[in-house]
Amino acid sequence: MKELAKIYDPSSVEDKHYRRWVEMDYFHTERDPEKTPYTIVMPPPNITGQLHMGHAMDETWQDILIRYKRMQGYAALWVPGTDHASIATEAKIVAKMKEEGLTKQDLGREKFLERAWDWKKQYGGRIVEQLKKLGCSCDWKRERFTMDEGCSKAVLKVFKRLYDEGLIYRGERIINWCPHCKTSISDAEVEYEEQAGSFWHLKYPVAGSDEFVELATTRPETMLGDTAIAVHPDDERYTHLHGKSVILPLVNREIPIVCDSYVDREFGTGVVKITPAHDPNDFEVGVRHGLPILKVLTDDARMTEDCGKYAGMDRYVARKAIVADLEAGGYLASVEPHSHNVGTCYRCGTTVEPMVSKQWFVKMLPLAGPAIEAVRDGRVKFVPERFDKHYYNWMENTRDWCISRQLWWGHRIPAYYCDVCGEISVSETPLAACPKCGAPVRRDEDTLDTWFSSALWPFSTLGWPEQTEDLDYFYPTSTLVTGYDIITFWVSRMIFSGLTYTDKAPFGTVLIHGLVRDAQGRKMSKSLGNGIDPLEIIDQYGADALRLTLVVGSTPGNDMRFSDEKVKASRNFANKLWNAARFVMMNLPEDFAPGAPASLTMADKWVLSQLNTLVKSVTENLDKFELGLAAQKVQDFIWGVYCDWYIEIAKLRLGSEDAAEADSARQILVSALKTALTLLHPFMPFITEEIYTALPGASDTLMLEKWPEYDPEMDYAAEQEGFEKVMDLIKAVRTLRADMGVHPAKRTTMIVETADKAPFEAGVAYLAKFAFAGEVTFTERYEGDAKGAAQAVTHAARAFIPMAELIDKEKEQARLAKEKEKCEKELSSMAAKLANEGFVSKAPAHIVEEMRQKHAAAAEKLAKIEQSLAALG
RNA sequence: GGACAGUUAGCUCAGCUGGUAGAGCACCUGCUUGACGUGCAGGGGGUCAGGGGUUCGAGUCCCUUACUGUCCACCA
Repeated sequence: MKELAKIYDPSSVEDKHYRRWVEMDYFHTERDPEKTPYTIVMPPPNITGQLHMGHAMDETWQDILIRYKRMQGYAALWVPGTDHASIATEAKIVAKMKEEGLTKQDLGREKFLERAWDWKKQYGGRIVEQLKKLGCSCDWKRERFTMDEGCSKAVLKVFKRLYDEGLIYRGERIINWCPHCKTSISDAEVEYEEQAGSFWHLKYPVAGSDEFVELATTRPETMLGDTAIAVHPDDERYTHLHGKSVILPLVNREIPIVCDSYVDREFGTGVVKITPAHDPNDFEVGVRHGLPILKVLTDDARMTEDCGKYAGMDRYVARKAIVADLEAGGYLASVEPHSHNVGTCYRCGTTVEPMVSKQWFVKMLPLAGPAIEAVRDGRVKFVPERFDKHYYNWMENTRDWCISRQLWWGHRIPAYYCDVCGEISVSETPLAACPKCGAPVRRDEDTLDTWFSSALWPFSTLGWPEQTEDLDYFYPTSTLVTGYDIITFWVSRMIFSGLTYTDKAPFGTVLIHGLVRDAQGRKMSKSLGNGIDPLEIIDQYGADALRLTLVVGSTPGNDMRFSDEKVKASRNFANKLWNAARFVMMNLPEDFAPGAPASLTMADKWVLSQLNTLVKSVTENLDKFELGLAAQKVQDFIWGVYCDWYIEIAKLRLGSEDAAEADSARQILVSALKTALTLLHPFMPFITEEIYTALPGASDTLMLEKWPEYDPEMDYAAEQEGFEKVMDLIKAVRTLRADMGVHPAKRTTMIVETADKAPFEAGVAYLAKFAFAGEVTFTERYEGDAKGAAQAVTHAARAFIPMAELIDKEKEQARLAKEKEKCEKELSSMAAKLANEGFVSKAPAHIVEEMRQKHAAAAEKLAKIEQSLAALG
């Protein structure tokens, strides 16, 4: 027989099993065409070279579901991804190359991509190793990279199709430009932060008069790009200016005064300078009024060549210079402090500059409609439900999606320009010549937004656009598990992509978990330095402990605080389980053969009933995605029922001289442990695997063991009730002894007064062991001297413990009086309920019946206490 | 400005469709009880943020107020 090490050492247990699982290739599950497969979509973690706590959360929740479904016999697939192209990734690759003294420009595009690939494979591979360490059962033989050939094919096909249908277009729009990363970023990638700034009130002279118009700005340097000023058409203060123009100070350009209802009359002076090239709203105004677009900022946020003396100045330097010049020229009316929201790049924190630029866009309106519909009609369900509002809100207000990025690391846009005839061609295969005029073409330099390819993940990883077997069998997928922070970036885009390209919603359920925060409730972030490395936690406490921590006490959609203490508690539980298992195995003979127990005692039936109920409720919880509750219940059973009570009770029979008795105890110890381990396995895969496979008669792996099912035959209501009566009495006696300061080892005689002797007689050995009873006798009516006996009272029985020398009469009276008060309180509230006409007539029958029973039990207990008090005199 | 959460024991949080409040940690008292001190037994501690409503009955449903947080939008 195998043995468990004396000391539970998570790292050696976990190391052993993750290596074994990899070798054994368990994750190519059988496909049963009759059975619906269960597929989980896994978010592609970024290349960071290491797993962070957010991933650990994602992956743990996903893995729990995958393992659970596999055990239920589903073919469950989980395709891991390792990275996608992103600004962050490219920045990391560039930084990495910088260590070698290289820049991407030195290398050139092709060499750069080669390097990046090598690096990515190396680190992507490392992520997979780390996931395994966490116990994730992903099908790592299927590692896919979004940038690989298969996915590229999907991206090209999608781009081509959207372009042909007119859903992708190239155009001038205001985009968010990060002068540091030198790329456009999408609206979703901009983070706004409150910054203290100034409000400069400027005076523009009206052409052909000596009047001035006052307006305010937070970005005075953009005034060089003003091509109009605007007032509200109904603003009577400015009616006389309609059709006139102003002279732009410093540059002396005459620009029109236009009327546009976009202007808020209440705000500032009611006059707005219009800079179409550098403000989204101004751009719109410009389009409406046919204004010229004048760019005054370069890609690295310096003033352009057109800016005369300011050309080449950094935007902030220019701001100072321009303000100074305006003041000198008498165009500055006043300056007031003003705090406003400034957009910053989510990656580098640089203030982004809205800039007009030629970019590729996806028209969202035609795509959003069906995607909203899919959630409305329930084809896609969010868990918890409230997140659908978040989704609708975004989907309904979304603007066209800027998909081009000025990066190298990504899917290059398959658009080709002919400089001769001006034709733009989009092609899935490389194009050398213009299909229209035959002249050489050049390919667009830009790459696609990372989410463009990530949005195809659910089907591109299964082989789409080829009609593969995988795609046929596993698509659409069942569940997506992710944090709420990514609903807009990824979830919504997967939904409309799935609907558009495959005509199917890519998944049925979106399970949203919260974010992991630090012990103070702050978001884990690099700049704060409060990020906790999951691998360090694993080293310290084990992957099982970390996994359990990430589910227990958390509820879908709500954030959780991460602290060492919690992981420690989980580790303690693992240790407890380990030792319990060790105890069981220590007590098995060499030739132990699992089988049916010869006989079942009251306690056996009690524990089997409990376990049976547990199976039912844990299954229900998991089906409803209540992972935290499920895990909590299994943990409670193992610790509170199996260890604290059942093992202790089994010890009595293990020592029995009757071989059949001892064997029965062993059988139940082993079988109950096996079931409990099975239920716990999705949450703590390593320790359960180690223990399970060490048990006699166990199969090769617990991972593919059948998930237990509720069995009505195993419901032993009567024995359960009987045993609970005994437990109650034991607890009452323990409390009594503790209160009276009796040394735990001291045995006492005990007289049990009860109307229902059977369970107490059956459990007399338990009374002896756990209530430290010496000689136990039963009676229906205690006739002895109550004054010399301490009394433990439950609704079913009274235990008299004659300990004349220990009894302090007053103390005993006080104790009983206190108990009486408590009991009376309970009783009266229950009595009030039962006396309530409304309750009795309107509440469901079983609730009323329950209440009656509880009331009767409390009444019995109270009567007993009163007797005891009376006897004490 | 809009939306959504949260407010339950000293701390961190559970509490499913309404049926007399739970866990872990911390605290107090005992215990070297032959698996486990990463443990065992016992204990104290909560008007479930305030107010109102629906109901026989509300931590749970509705309204409202306050505070905290998150997301979205954004006026130069």
